[in-house]
Amino acid sequence: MPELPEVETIRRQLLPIYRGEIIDRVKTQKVRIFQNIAPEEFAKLLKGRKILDITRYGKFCIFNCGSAYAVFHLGMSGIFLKDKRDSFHPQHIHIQFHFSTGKELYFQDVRKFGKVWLFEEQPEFDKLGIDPTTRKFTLNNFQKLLNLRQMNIKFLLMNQSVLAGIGNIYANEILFNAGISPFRKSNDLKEEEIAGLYSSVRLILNQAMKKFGTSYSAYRTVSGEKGKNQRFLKVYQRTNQECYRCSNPIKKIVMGSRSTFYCENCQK
DNA sequence: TCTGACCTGCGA
DNA sequence: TCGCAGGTCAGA
Repeated sequence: MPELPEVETIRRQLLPIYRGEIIDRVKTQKVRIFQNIAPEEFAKLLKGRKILDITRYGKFCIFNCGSAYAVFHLGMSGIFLKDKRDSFHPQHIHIQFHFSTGKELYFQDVRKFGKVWLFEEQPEFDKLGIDPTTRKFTLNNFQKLLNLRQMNIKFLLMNQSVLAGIGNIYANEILFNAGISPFRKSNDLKEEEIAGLYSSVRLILNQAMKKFGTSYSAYRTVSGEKGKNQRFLKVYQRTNQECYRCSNPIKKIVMGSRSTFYCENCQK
């Protein structure tokens, strides 16, 4: 559920609170979210380190602690909470950070689809595609990505090795905004359609970041509050409701075991 | 390229 | 009680 706008919202909130903080103690649970390190080792290696920066690539959030980089993927239900107030569920807290100033930070993940790594060097993310918020995301590069593949356009938008950061909610919204059917093939799009799709990717993601992300289920900001973008969705979870453009009912089908929402009339 | 498994809470 | 939500990955 947390896609690029949600992870970026979390990063923007974490940074001013925790940059410069020294990790006094880390408490971990033995859960399968730890990928390349045992939970107790993760805690041991981060103890005493200072958080120098918090960055993001695609859906990954990276805590730069000098020669230790803690990388988080929030999966479906992973969130960071700065205190035990709103949305805090103690049984689903897998990592607790205690800082020397008394601040705390909790990583909570109800469904345990989240993933955590610890690296000595800054990770390269070379298996990931272009993050649409970076300078590499140009119309020219986007055009090349589409032309190289004969792939269903919705799957392409969600394919992290092509574009890093888009998930099911925003893929649906982007295609509606661009007026492109989710059934089209990527290398079948006309030049003007690609240009429209490119603008839609930028527009939809930027709008969602301004609204602090979409809270459909578990996603919460660092303060435990819901995002506000769910009020502005045009097709996602609007089955049989009127299309905002043409009043036809929004359709829902399952593609690749994922729900796809679209307007048959507006998306060609 | 597609499907199922992972995982838990929620709603029908 | 069961289906659904969906990000990722392994396996067919």
